[in-house]
Amino acid sequence: MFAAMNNIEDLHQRPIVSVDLAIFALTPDGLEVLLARRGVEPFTGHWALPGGWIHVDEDESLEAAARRVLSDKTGVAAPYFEQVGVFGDAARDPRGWSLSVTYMALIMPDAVILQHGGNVTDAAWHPIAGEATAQPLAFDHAAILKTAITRLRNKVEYTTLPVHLLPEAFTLSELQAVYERLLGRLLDKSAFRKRIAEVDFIVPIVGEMRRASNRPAQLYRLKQARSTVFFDRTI
Amino acid sequence: MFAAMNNIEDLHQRPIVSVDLAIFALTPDGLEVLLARRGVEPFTGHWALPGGWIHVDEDESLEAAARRVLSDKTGVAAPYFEQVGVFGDAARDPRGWSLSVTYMALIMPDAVILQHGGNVTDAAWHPIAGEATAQPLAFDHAAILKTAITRLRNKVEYTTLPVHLLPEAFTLSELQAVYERLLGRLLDKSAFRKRIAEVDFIVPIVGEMRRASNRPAQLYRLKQARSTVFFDRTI
DNA sequence: CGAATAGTGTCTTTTAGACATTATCTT
DNA sequence: AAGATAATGTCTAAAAGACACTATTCG
Repeated sequence: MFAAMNNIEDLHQRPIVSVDLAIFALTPDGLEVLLARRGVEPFTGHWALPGGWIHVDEDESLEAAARRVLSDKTGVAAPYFEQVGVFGDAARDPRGWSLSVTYMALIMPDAVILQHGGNVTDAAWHPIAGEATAQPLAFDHAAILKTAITRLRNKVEYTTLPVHLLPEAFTLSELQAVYERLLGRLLDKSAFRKRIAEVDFIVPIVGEMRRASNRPAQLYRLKQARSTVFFDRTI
Repeated sequence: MFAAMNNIEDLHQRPIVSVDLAIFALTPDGLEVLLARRGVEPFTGHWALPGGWIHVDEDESLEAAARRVLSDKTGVAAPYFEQVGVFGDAARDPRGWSLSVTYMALIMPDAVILQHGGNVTDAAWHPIAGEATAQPLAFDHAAILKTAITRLRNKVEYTTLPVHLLPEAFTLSELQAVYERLLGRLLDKSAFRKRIAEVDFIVPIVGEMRRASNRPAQLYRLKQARSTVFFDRTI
């Protein structure tokens, strides 16, 4: 039935396609990314973004493939998830013309149980200094990671995305602290709360307070799970 | 050398990968997208985003492949170019698990010489009503186009991207008109010019004016070709 | 009560929006 | 001069930012 079509396609070899993840978490040391140490060629021993092949017979969609990879590597199911882009050229992988479809995930580091095995000999959180990690990365993963970090940092400025680095229940002060750590600058409490109230994406959990040796703080949760809201901007 | 690796990959069939383009232009009738009518199965006779396969032996990179497709279909070389994303799942193409790497291009409609041949029997500009075209599109191209249109419309709000829909030399009134047509609302001249002056991405072409039967208008050009600047926004 | 952080209010400065005015060309 | 659009200025209303103040808990 598709004979006419197939011979057109047969003229051109298909590229290799992998799904790779930039998994971010905020630890006491700052923003960190989860990396896997490669146990096979090429780039054996190098750190790399965790990833895998698309399983044509198993994965429903690209995002499903990415979620499978995330679950395989971290044991975590449903954090914030966003496509960063596709990176592809003739030279990035010595095995041939290849594509990396890259997703970014934000998670709570506590929830993660790191999984080894497969092509990976080791997995660990790596601190991000500026827009990179201390170690050189396999393939073009340093450039991909840089793109993901830039996207993340930009979105902190104009969306509610940082909320996904917090547990389900959080206080406004905790949320402000996340913004401040990602932005690298202090924010005014009053102005911050006005801005958050405006976009109306969180609700107080009535009766639930964060208690310490001072005035207790109201706990909040997201209105819709996994939603990200954009702040106002104009032309 | 890569034996251990290759047998891992061999377990999984590679998906089909195409590069598709959402090519936009602003005509007297409004925002339009360039579509190609398919001459082969599947979806013969349907309109689709112009696209092609990656030529592993010829294309240096994804963007190079996209630029080749653009040049093949329009004869135009270097307009504004941006990756929209990857769309991939098991069901979007009856020939099998497939990926569409989609780019968005902005061009001047005058410069284009539409090319036929190949899998395409016809190519034409189609007006965009809301977030879609009047005709149903092949594959999941309606959803892809919707994503591209949304991206374009959003970027009009907070970037200087609309400048790429104008010729090299343009007046401030012409630039404002492009914004107004894309946004669907009128802007205040004074406020618009303040905003444009702030981001400082265009320069007057000294001595060059647009003449009509009224006061002549200063012509401007981009400071750096193809640059897009973001307006201020804050957390 | 003191220490500590939560939460709100006030004032000032800056910015945005509406609108008016002036400028410069053609016919 | 009339008509048209370019370009800039002015005034007001709204928003942002700095900072102070009040509130509530623990020890």
